[in-house]
Amino acid sequence: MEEHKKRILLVEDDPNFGTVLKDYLMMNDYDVTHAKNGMEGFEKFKKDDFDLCILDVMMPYKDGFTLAKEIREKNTDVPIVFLTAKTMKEDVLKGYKVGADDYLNKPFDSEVLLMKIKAIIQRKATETVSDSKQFEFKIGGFDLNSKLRFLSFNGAEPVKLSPKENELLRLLALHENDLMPRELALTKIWRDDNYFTSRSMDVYIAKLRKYLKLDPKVEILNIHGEGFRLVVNS
Amino acid sequence: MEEHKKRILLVEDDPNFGTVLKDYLMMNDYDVTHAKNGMEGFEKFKKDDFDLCILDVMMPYKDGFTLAKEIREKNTDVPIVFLTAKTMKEDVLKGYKVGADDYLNKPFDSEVLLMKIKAIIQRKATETVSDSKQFEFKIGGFDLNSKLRFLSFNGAEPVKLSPKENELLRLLALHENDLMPRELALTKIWRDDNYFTSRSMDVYIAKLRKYLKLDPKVEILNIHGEGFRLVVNS
DNA sequence: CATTTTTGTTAATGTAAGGTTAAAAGCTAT
DNA sequence: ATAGCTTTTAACCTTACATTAACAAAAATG
Repeated sequence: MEEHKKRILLVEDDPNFGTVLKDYLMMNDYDVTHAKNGMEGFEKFKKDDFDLCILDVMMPYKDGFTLAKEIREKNTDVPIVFLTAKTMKEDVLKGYKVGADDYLNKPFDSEVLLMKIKAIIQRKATETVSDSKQFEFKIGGFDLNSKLRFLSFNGAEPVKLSPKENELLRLLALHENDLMPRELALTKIWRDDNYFTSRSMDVYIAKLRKYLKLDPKVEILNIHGEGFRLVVNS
Repeated sequence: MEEHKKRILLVEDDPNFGTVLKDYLMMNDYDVTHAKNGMEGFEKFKKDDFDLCILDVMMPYKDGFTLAKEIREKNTDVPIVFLTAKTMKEDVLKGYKVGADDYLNKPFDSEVLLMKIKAIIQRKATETVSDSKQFEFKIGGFDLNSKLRFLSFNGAEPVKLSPKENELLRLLALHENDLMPRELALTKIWRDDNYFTSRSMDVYIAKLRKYLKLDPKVEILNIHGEGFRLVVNS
């Protein structure tokens, strides 16, 4: 699991403070883009993918909250941290309404800032794993939503999957292009491994193949005596 | 605004891990009650008011999910966070069914834990204080005011909903386009989960569908064996 | 090549879950 | 107590699902 440098968008109008903060963050191994006002910040945001946005609240022309709202319209996930003057408690509530992840009071301890940044990025990483992404798979032209149990092809009207269809396809997708052993599906889905459950599984493989026929690039291959392989041809 | 220390119920059977976690939380200014198993956890829960419950999923005798259900029958609001082993992905769905607020994978970054706790308690606080959002919903052409139990279509004369109709529709709206698990409605609204309450719920689904028929874009879909989904088609 | 084993596929069956309506039972305020 | 509601229970029907059976085809075995 190699990681790219985390990208931070810093929007701060005070040139002294902004530059110092940028340098400090870069010294700590972040890839920082510094925008000098809300307008510029939004432009830069649209051009790139960031792991975190740090927005000063008080800025001329476009304040941090307004900017945050615009950012949220484009991206509901990216963590946003506000920089705010001490004791501006009204700001805190307002910030949470536009989906702030945290607050930093100016002036702040630079160590604290680093800790928080690390924590926020980390949190987002674990959240996204445990949240929806878990249940959504792309299989060639198909989208499988295994929480809602539906399968759609190229955005068309989705087909509903039965629980077993769903779990089996999900398991195949988790092993895409790789062997998904019969035994695995039987123990995980059927919780029993005998002649009948095995035949039942074959029936479900047939059902899945029927659904997947819409995309000629996608197929379920059998590996005799071993299991199945969901392949997506390019 | 004087605040009391936030109270956390921690239910964790591993004495080492539990003690460490408890101490860590206490160092961070939470008032922590540590229960060593599900039974004890439920006893302590009944005795006190907590701001947050942290439940280990894997425990002997009574697992975290069972405990969560019991807790939900007493209290529909208290935030619940599950502790789960990293690779137990199946658990995630199960947890959401009983109304989990979040997940933490063991082992986890203690900073992350603190952030999440803070965020969850904060979220709950702002929700309960000010937000009209959780009582007013737009559902296609409908407006639901779940405080007044009014449902109106395109600004027309509103229909008065019964308490159960109202709560059920509200719960569906909170999960708009997403799965609203049967179990969640039963534990949150009926506070019991058996054959009859389940049938009762189906009756209410039928009633709601009748109301919602006015707008062909709005429908309640069933996900067999899982729950319902309020969808608004565009 | 003949035979056995595994897999592909379709259809039939039985069961469980959900849809719907109506009657019975509970409430609540008068 | 009773009128007017809400909620539960019951009944009956439809749909969804999983399993099993049956037979065909493919792959392995010897």
